[in-house]
Amino acid sequence: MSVRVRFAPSPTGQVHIGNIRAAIFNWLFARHEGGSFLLRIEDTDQQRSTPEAIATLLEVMQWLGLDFDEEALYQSSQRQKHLQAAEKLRSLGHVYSDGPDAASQAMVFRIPWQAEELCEGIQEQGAMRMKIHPEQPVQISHKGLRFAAVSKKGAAVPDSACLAGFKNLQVYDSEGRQIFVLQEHIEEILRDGRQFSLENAVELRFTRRSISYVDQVKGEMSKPLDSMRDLVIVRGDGSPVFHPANVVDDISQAVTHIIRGDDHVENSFRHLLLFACLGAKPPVYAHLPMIVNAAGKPYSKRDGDAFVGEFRDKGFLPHTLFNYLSLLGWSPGDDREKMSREELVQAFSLQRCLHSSAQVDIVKMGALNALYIAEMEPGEFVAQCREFVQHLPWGKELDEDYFAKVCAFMQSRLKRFVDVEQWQYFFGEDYQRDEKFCGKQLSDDNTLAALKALQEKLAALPEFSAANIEASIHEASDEFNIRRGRLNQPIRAAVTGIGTGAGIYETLELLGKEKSIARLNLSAK
RNA sequence: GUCUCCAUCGUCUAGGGGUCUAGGACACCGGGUUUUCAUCCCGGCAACAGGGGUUCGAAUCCCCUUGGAGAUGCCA
Repeated sequence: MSVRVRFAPSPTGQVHIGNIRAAIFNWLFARHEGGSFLLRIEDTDQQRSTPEAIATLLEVMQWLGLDFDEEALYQSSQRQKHLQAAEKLRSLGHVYSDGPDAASQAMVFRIPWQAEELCEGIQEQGAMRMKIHPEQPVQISHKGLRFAAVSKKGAAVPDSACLAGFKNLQVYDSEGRQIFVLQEHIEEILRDGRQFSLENAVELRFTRRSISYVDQVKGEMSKPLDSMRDLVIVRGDGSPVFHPANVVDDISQAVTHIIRGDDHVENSFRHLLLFACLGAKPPVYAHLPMIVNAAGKPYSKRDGDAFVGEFRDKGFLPHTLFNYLSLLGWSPGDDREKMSREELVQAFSLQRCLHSSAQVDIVKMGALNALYIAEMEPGEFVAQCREFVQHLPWGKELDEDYFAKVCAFMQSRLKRFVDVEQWQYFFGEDYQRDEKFCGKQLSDDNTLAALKALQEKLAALPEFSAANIEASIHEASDEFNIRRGRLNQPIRAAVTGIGTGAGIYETLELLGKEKSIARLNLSAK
């Protein structure tokens, strides 16, 4: 059977960086395997899932080149299926009702008592003895166990777990007497809803069962059933929750591999049970490590740089983001970093994904971006710069030829398109100056005198060309006993106000005689 | 608290018992590219979290400790 993976975001208006990373890995895997990459829009939250939010999502995917196969599935359209699945589970005896009052009863999926008969990957782990606190009676019913665990300090901490976690349960009291044997009552508990409340219980003895599966990136994963709880699948108001919706849609879309963030591992254990109880073959799971921000913390909305749109607005190229993100938590195994889409597809494998979380380094991403910017077609580069300059006060009306020349000078020096704002000195007198840099460069009297002399030489130039400008600068340097080249940064400070830019001779030529001289004058005073 | 997972330079990573005095990249610091900015090139700084095992031999396997993350919702 061919591979089918899906990207299943909730459209919330912004596309989270962690989500899109998962999308990229799914896409890479699908393309590598020659399978299908499906899109499922989990739009059941009607508050946030606006048409605008969905449009943003689709636009971001297109921007990144994440083309999907088949038609996008809108989860809200599947509601009846989700409910039908819940009813099916009820008819098979896997569901009970629970809730504060008769009017709002939720449907709760009971982790099946006969787990090993229904679901692959259930194993007995041997005998367990669990100390519990006698302060609270142990309550046993078809809804599971309620008891008080004992904290390190000896205090009672209320806990609960699913019934299926306690195969062969025997409860002992403080005198060491066996006061309850689950095997003797399991029928009446499950069938008749009988409940037990046991006082003075201090120990639970049972056979631990665990559920396990082989994760394609993390390897063998396992969780004891006694650490799991039954889960609500339909709310008291009749709406299905995430779990059945997700599983049912994965069955509908015949998804073979689920590649998602680490934060879903616990859900996967539960979902495995749901797949099994619905009679479906479970998919293969792969959990990706999370990506974290520069502070090493998980990305949250308020950190900034949490959304794809922010990277685009800063002037990162789509392929930079694609390439960089694909290298977070994965590597091709050799020294390649700058990789084309084709190379990434070719090299990708889940087995080479890492197990630990990765921190985004915006500086390194900038370096990668610079590489991609440097190899852009000049025309395309100019157009892109034009777009970013458009929003700036000085960027509305520009001489196109002049702008193109500036672009040509600056292409190899640009890391992000937002940085075009630093080109302001080419277009007017109202530019930002790096005072610290300028102060340092323009403090020496001899240097200032040389700049003054340079003005006259430049003014006398018949042709204001880079070559002539260079010659004049050399003359001025020689006259004032300044090593050739040492005058360049002071000139740059006077004329551009910042320490980095294009070649200074070319910059002056482009700026023109009048402006160049005027700026030297201003600073030389 | 409990459960699950994770741990190599500041960061992203290579590394599947010997070829590791641990390689690459970004950042940083020097130097070079007929004396500037950038590119490019060369060089430098810098890591196996700690402790026990297993083994002739451990960054690699096991255990413990510590640290981190996630989960413990009628959120998704």
